[in-house]
Amino acid sequence: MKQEEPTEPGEQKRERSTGRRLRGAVAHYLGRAIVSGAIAPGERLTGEVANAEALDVSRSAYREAIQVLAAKGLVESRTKAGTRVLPRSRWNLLDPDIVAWAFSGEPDPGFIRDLFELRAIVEPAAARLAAQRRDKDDIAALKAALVGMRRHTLATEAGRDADRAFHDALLQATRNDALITLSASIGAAVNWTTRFKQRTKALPRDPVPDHARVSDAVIAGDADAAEAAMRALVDLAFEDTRAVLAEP
Amino acid sequence: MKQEEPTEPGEQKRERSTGRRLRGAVAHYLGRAIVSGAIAPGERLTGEVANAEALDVSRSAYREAIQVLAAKGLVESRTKAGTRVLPRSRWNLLDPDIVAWAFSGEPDPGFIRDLFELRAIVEPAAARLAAQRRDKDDIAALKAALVGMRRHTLATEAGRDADRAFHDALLQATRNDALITLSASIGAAVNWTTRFKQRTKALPRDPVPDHARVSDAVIAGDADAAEAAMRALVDLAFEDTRAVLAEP
DNA sequence: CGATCCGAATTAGTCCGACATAAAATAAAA
DNA sequence: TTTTATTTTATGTCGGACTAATTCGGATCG
Repeated sequence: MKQEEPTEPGEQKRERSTGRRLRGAVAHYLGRAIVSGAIAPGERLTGEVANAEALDVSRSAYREAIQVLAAKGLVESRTKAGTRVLPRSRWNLLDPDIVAWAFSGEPDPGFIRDLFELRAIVEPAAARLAAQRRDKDDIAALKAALVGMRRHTLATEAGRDADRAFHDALLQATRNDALITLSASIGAAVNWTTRFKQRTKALPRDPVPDHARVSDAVIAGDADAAEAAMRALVDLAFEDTRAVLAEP
Repeated sequence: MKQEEPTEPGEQKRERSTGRRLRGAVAHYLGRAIVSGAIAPGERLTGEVANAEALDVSRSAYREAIQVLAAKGLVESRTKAGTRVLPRSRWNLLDPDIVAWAFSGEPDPGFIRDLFELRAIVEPAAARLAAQRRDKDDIAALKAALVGMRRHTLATEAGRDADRAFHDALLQATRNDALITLSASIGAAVNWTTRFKQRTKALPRDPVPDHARVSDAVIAGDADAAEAAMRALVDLAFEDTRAVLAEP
């Protein structure tokens, strides 16, 4: 980012350079624009030189940002043809960054539905595997997370951390890295929707009993019960979210 | 790529530049090295300048390749600290490229197991959804794919295309983009293992009847039957693959 | 009149070399 | 020994030149 006239030394001009490196900020910016639909699939984004100048970054930084988007399947560049947004079917919709970008603005209800549907498929199965494979450490982690959830509510950051810890512990117990990666992406999205729910009104339901049922079944090694309990939990969460989203 | 002494005009020096752009080749090379474990997580790879020179590419191209890897969660760069390989838990294991890299060498049996386990969870559920939501076009696509599978065998490229088309059609009928993306990644891996099976010995089983059962149930709109049929199909495929892998 | 071939224009791809920035390592001070 | 400057070093950013690959349009030929 090139410096403006040095009016005030150390002023607030660094709009999007907070934290992220420069190219990360550009990738974030363009990624949001694409995922949100502001730049439609098939559309061609303006040439490197022009766009880099418009964003006030060097061509190198701009290009590196484009590589990031290309790596996630959002765009494709070809010499002379330019860089165009790929059809949605080629996006890595489960990439954590893409999910984050999708939820950073007005999340698409259809996408939320898809993710919860996927969650409703995956998490109960994960609970089943966890019940079959958990060891002493997993049990301890589950219990600790549950204690944390009892102490705080989902309205606090600590409470959400405990919720995350619970699901992480459960996933860890499945011993399936692919499953862990997948659920991590979905979980990130779910946390976003949780925050939405908070924003609208107080949570109507106490999540602890549901989680306790899952935990008990996993600890007991009862695969069927674990799957059923998790299915109930996910269904309720989906119900809550659907209600909040359909509200306004 | 910098030119050597101009000994022979147009010689064969372009070892890895076939097809892929230069940075793509570098990303492919480094990605394989990381996924295969040749560069272990936590390890720090040599500095940009040195490594770029070693690979005989400019620093820009090398950096763009690194951005691709970083976008997939394989590495993380920090000033002064260098670029280090992230722990496996942070990799986007379901990224199509990562899956491809993982299967381009000696695939890790544990990873194959994880993927098939995930497939066994997702695909039957997908078949269920497809049975509930398919329309006329979906049915036509399924039938066409099945015809293709009957005509050719999985030993031919056309046969594998038909198999892909079948699964694609089924996924399309689920109307769930997240599910489609996920299965596409898994499917790519599965196709790799299929090729492995071919290499070892002739396929012991005719896949058409299994697929036909799934297709019939989906067309009939029988969700339970579709799920069961797909579960049987996936289990058999897993069985075959496991047998082949345990063989040598 | 239509298909084909060829060349010019355009856009991404690559290279280079310099400087900025930030963080780790080290030296200096308390 | 702890804290605080200082140096060092690797990534980050910049800008500008040049290359390579296509697309597009026009000329040529059947």
